[in-house]
Amino acid sequence: MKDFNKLSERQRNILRYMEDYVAEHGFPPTIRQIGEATGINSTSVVNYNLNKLVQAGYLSRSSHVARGLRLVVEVPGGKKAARLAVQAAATNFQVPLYGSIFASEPVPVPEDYYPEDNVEVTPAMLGGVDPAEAFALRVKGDSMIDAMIREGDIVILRSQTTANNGDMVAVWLEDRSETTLKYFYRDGGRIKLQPAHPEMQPIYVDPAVCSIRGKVLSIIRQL
Amino acid sequence: MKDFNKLSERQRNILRYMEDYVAEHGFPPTIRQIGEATGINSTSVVNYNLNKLVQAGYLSRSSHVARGLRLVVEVPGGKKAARLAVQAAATNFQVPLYGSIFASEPVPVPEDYYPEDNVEVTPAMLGGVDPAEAFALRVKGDSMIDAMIREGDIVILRSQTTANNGDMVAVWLEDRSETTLKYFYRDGGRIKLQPAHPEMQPIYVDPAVCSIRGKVLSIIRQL
DNA sequence: AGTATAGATGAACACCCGTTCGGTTGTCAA
DNA sequence: TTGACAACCGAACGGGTGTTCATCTATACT
Repeated sequence: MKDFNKLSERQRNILRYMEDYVAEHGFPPTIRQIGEATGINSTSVVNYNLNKLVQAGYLSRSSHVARGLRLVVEVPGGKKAARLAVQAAATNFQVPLYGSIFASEPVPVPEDYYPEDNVEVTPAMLGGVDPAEAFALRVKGDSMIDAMIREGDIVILRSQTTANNGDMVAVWLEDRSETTLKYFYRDGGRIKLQPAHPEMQPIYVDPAVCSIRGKVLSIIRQL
Repeated sequence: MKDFNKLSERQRNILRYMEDYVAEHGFPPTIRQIGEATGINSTSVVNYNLNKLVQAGYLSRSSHVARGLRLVVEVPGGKKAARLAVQAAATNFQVPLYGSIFASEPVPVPEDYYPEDNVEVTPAMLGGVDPAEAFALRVKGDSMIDAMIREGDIVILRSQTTANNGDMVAVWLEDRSETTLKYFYRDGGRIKLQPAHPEMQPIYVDPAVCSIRGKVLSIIRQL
């Protein structure tokens, strides 16, 4: 259960403005419009608070997209309900399943394959990421054990070729001809890939042979 | 009444794409996205046709505004109706979260505690179990590593005191004062508890000191 | 034939807009 | 005091995005 009162005054104002703006215009406002309407002078602060709201489950965002905002819950005190956006986001999403992920083969990515099935996920499992950017893979073999992932698990990813420190990423290591899921860190000129298992050692690779295929959003294991 | 057939093929495609895109993303597409989706190579042609559609009363535009488009009528053959029907059928369940599961403490079970939160799950994650019998626990500490479960994972369980061979169960071992998640097998007069990690050894316990608290239905890990 | 008009093309332009980064302030705990 | 952290600011960067323009083709009309 979301608690609207846990948010800061600014964040509540942002949500109300979002709802009003969408109701009036049919599309979301820009960061600068939000800042102007809520008395925030810097676009980075608006951005900062928007990310907080995503984290709290009130919004979802599409990165690098103009007006790439969606409300995912109804906002108390808003003038009208933005019906379409709320309905599209308040229920489950169907995420395309592009096949299986092996240690010994590259990751199937949406650009190269057709989906073979759909996986149903809740909005929380996408962490605010645009559903259109997400895809799913089934894990084959026990080679991902160091990532605490088992045969049969479903991995939900966001398709991307770069990553931030601390992200869990699916990478293809060209020199080893190996796909792996590990935590990503930049370490000087190299890349450190840290297994999720706390007792296992990280590996260090050259960025040139480490191609990122996606960021892991969540993992589902059904027994 | 507008006559949909008076429009050109391209213009009808634009309207259908508009509706699908808005339904999926919650905000309108850009001119270039429309062009790519409808096989128009030049942004100016999209612009041209959009103005035609405005003139015909199908759209309204906000000039010099990114994604400044709105549909003003419903489009025959759009996906909107189908999408809503699918979403309505695929409802989520709210499963109560009864707290955290430690290795060193008994499992919180619905009879003894009040839920502190709800977890949203898809029907598939309950595996056909009555939602009223399901509950959720948050994993604390890395003591469940032998079950391939990490700190922060959410475990969905069905409350029950017996189990079948092959079920993953949450058990309280009285003699060890320990809670654990393992695969359950009857082995003669004893109970065999097999860790999920394939390289770890099973333990054998006396049924008298092994109290089953629930059967694991699924596990969610959000990163 | 000559001409007007609708539709289309590709390129260029200029502003819009999300993102990032270095730095500041205030609060709270050690 | 010191350090860590959340919140905030201002500025700059670079790609996104609507707009405009010169040009071309095809059709219909005079």
